[in-house]
Amino acid sequence: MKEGLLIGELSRRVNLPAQTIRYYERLGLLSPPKRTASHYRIYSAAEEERLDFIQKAKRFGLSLDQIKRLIDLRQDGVPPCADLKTMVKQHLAELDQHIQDMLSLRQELAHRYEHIEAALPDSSELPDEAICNGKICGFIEQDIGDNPTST
Amino acid sequence: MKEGLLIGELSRRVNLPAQTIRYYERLGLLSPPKRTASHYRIYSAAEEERLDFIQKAKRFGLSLDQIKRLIDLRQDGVPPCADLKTMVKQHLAELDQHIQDMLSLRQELAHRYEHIEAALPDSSELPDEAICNGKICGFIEQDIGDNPTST
DNA sequence: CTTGACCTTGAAGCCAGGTATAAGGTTTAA
DNA sequence: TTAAACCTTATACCTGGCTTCAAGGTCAAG
Repeated sequence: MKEGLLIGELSRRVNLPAQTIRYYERLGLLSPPKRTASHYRIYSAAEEERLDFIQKAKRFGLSLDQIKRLIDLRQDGVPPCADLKTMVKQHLAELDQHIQDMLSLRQELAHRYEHIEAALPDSSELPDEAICNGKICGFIEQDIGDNPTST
Repeated sequence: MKEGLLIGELSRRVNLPAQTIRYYERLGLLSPPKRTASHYRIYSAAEEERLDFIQKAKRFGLSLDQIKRLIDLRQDGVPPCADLKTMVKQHLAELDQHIQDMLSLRQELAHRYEHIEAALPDSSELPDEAICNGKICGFIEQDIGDNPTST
């Protein structure tokens, strides 16, 4: 009797829905597994490790596509560590950029919020027309001078 | 002769593709405009202002759905400033959470990057099997103790 | 022999905010 | 009169990473 896991059992072990495992297989992240006579997928420890690898790689912020590239390299006998390094470095740079963008958006939004807060301290109180100024909402229509997002 | 813009002209003025303007109309962000005898949309200054409003509201980080809510309120005669205040406050909180998440991800990723950098200073140099350790990539498989993402 | 828990496939749906394509009607200038 | 440059509609497609659905085959227990 072959020792091997059916997809449901593997699913429980790696804590991923069986559908997701099949999806990864379709994407080429897992090789097509052996099958029983009735076409059930049979998995071994190797596939479990592979799925652990994928989950850990996701924690690096890598996309499934990037992860596939690492796996494919390894499949070809090339240790993918150097590529991983490049990917992580690039991802780090993107992350930094992203964080900068969010910080400056936050800055602007906080500024705008203070502006609203100053004119309308009590949320339950409706603003008068002087504030709304006949527009949909004066707070949005009126520009607050400093606009760092010039792009 | 009616003074009014065709969609292409409006598109140029507000710097949005005509498709997007129609899309916004479908979403209910713009009321169905008047039409020429040949069913061309005719716009007036009001619609141009509305589109400006939408673009500015997007700069507050509001979703099209939220923007629609503001517009609908206003349509019903309710000044939406108080709701805007609530939305902005909520958005600010989400943004802060998001930034925190990114910062801790960045932290972890930078840590992992240093780890790779230490073992593999030169990207062009392939790691030996001691580092790869028979796995796809040792850097990913091996856990680095501090894992702040416990969720 | 039937019920229920497993497994199979392929296709469609979801999120948001659009973008693109197809197939056609209108207007205007040369 | 015909070609360019507009406009119309409906429908499908895009991103990423799944999730859900439909319709059916397999297997062990009772």
